[in-house]
Amino acid sequence: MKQAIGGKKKIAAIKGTKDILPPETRKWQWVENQARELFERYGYRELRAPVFEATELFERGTGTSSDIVLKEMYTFTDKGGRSLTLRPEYTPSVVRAIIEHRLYLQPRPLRFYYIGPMFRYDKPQKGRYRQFHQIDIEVFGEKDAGIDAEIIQMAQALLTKVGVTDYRILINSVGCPRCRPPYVEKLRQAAEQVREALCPDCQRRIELNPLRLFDCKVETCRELAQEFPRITDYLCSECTEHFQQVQAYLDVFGLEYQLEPRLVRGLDYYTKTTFEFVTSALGAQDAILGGGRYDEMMKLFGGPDLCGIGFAVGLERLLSLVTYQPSEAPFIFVAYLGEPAKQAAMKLVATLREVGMECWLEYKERSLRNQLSRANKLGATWTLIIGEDEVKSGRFNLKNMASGEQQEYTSAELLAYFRDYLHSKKSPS
RNA sequence: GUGAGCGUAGCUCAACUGGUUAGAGCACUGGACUGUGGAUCCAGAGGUUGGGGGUUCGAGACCCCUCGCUCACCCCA
Repeated sequence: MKQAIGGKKKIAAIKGTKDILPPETRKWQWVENQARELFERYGYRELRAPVFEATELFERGTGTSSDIVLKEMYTFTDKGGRSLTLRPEYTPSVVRAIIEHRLYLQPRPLRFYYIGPMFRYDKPQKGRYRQFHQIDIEVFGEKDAGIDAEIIQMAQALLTKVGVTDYRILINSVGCPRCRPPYVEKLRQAAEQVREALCPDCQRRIELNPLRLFDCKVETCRELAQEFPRITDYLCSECTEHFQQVQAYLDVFGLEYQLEPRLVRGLDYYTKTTFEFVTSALGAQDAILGGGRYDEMMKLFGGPDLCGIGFAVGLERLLSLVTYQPSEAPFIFVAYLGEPAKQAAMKLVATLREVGMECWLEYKERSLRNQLSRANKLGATWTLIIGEDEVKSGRFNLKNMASGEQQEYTSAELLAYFRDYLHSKKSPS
């Protein structure tokens, strides 16, 4: 009724989603390629899972007490009456795929990576979107602390590769099903003692998630939290030993890191090692990369007793720290005059493209001056000029737009020239 | 979900304290200029001032609602 009167309704991208436009897409492609190249070197292979899954997968995997499942999932019913959810994170999908395809029968450890969109119904702000992108890596079947250190080292190598230096590495251990529950109870009791002095948020945390008590920003809470028991003092011997080994191996790599007992992370399934890379350049959403170990998840889904560890990089957050802007490939603008020249141009352009050159040909009739002006504006590296004379003689003028120099070539010579050019670009020296 | 700030052309911004037909720069298109680009000049196109309602003789401006954006809380990548 309302919109019928006004006519056109504006259709815009959904809240919290974004179009990624050229030339910004170049930067995305570049970072994604850097990641793929790096991960492959560590033996990781891409595993692509669907963007939506049965809702139950995340309820069981991510955990029903996590905020993600509690209030951030894009859940809908399809026409067959199934409850489906756009994935809010990737790990449960990988676990599902491993079990479904019996991938655990392959030689271990299994190493996978994936780059793609995730969905969370959150209120958007800087560095936080409803559709966002993650680079995700997972390792299954390696319980040695060496792998914990290795993936942190790999994460650091990725940041270095894309030129990001402003970050700190935080690590912690959240224990296992044996030692964490008793600790949480201790923590709860300690907090209960000073309940009245804590802020309302923290008072709620005592019941909801005591581990988050350490995360409060209120000064008095922070001071009180100093006196609370720390998980690292309550880890069982296995977890303690693992945590110490992780640190020792990180030292082997020469990595600098901070122990951060407050680092609990929001997913229910973490065990032992958790870590985060944080930056000071992003405002409130300062985590660019986060991960940890989840040794119980595979069992939870009825799979084998196979431990897991992994991390996710927030691409939007990472990209906002990447300053490198890849340059566009050099290309040829083809200018022609008259119908016979147009046809010769179309034919020549097809062959040049086959050789591997980027060529632009426009079909609107313009003067040569006008075409050169456009070539200049569009940033052409060369302009190839084809007029009546050139069609007759079979020799074309190739103009270098930077120097203004111009030289004649036959079409065979042109192809040879650009073949050489492409070859020399691929293997410089 | 809670709170704050902001919405004028594709972009960056004007428009006095509420007063005529909402302007400029950049960008875009065309022309001067039909065989040689970058400059200059001229012209054109582009807006329901996010949307709806109200106050007023009169609203881009004031009030209410709504939508969107931004930032923060919460949480996380």
